[in-house]
Amino acid sequence: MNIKKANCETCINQNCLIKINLKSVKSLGYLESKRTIICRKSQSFILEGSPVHGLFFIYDGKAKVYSRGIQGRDQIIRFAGNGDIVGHRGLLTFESYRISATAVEDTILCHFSSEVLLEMLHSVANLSFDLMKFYAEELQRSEDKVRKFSQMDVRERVIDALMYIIKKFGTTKGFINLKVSRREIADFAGTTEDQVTRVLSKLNQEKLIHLEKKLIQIVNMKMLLNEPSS
DNA sequence: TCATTAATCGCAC
DNA sequence: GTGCGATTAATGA
Repeated sequence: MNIKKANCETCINQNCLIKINLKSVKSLGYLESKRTIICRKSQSFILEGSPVHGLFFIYDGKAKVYSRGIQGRDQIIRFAGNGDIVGHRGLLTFESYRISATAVEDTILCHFSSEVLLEMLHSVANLSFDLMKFYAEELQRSEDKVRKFSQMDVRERVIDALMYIIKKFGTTKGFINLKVSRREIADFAGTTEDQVTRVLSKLNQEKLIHLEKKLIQIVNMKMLLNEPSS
């Protein structure tokens, strides 16, 4: 983790909107305005309620985006990995952030101020289009989530949460590439850590997954996929 | 090593 | 099936 400035030229995140539009962004000189921020594990880089100050891209690492709920329960909105955008909701409203974002492992972030980013959107049409597409996808996911919360039971929501994390971060030898706590799964699936513990140990008994320390190994993906009606 | 936090279990409702 | 407290395991300062 000895990178002074995240370099877009050598960046391997092909899904990053800046990387995709690098030619235009670079030729207009916007890369000069990019800042690199290093965020250690469990440090927050966006605080709910603080004024919007720009947009983040994950260069290398993982983060969770969540909002404070009632009784100290958080609602995890999404996880973000390499190339993902964080803080986009605040961009066009210019109010304060409605979410917090915290690194779940040591993370390198690229940051653009709102002013610079809005200028970029005005001058690089493709970037605007890509961002619009991204907003649409997020809205779709958000709508799906509402449906899932009302129609799925706890077990299904926990499995769905695992599937989401796997889709986002993948697996290594079956192990999910994210050290996620029961609490975090609960906050994502809208339940309690007790429930998550119960569901996971049940799945463990049923040999659909394998629990090793804090890591979760998927044993029978086929059976898992058969369950939630997503 | 000690202190704090997370995970699990048992029990009550 | 769900929530709470106690016990145990794991983490990090």
